[in-house]
Amino acid sequence: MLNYQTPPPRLDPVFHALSDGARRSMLARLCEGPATVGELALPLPMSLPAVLQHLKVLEAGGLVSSRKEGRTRVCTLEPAALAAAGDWIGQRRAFWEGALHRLRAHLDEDARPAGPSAEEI
Amino acid sequence: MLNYQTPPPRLDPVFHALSDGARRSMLARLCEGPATVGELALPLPMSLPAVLQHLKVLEAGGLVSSRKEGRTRVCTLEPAALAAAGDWIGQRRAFWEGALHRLRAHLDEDARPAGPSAEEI
DNA sequence: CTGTTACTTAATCATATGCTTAACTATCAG
DNA sequence: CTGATAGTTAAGCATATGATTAAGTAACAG
Repeated sequence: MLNYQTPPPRLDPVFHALSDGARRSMLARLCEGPATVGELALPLPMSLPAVLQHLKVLEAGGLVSSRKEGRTRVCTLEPAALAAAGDWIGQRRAFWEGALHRLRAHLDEDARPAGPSAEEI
Repeated sequence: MLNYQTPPPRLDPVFHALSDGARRSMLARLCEGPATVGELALPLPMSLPAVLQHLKVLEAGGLVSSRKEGRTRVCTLEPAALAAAGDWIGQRRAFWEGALHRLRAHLDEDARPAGPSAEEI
């Protein structure tokens, strides 16, 4: 029986959450361990409500979970979503590395007009 | 006003480009080799101008480059940007896996108030 | 009970995104 | 030249994003 403890992560909201430097910096902080909202907000040059909105984006992407503890909210990294994003990129990377061979073979039988292509990899 | 020179490769536009399924599908297609705009648009349920806009987002992220050939535009994958995004995720992943050990050790003694040892970063 | 701390919600605003249709340009075939 | 092909630009529009300030709520401290 194949049951998912967590739903399969949609990549759109994961990559969207990663597309902002403030959110990536929050994630980097959470890699060191759980943190409260205030601790996440401390190094960021924006208001607390703005940080809350970023946190919601991170939670929507499944990258972070949080729970209330007294009057503070403790946020924790959820590695599965980050892993899913990394896996997608890793699969494409493997694929284009394979494609490099096909491209090289293709260039061998085709008079290339101008411009370098595969040498900088 | 401080004038920052170009920081390292900018991840915001890379992850932003990856945050849309249509764009990821274009990238997946380009992993198989170069393609024209029309070929990229063929499987996508949207108009050609919409595909052009997605292509611009991919180029802004440095994930794709393109050149005009006759009346067609040929698009090519630029693996460096994809690698930069994958590397960022990979580094966080390694860091988080290291943090797991620290968390486990932390839970074992449980009486530690605070204090991230800066030595292991 | 009162006040401070730590969020939380609401309202607002400017800009960005993602799509459309219509019109335009530049090859290439005949 | 004529017309088809492949792309490009422009304009418009609905929604999303990222930020703000102001006001509200829920612990805890005294």
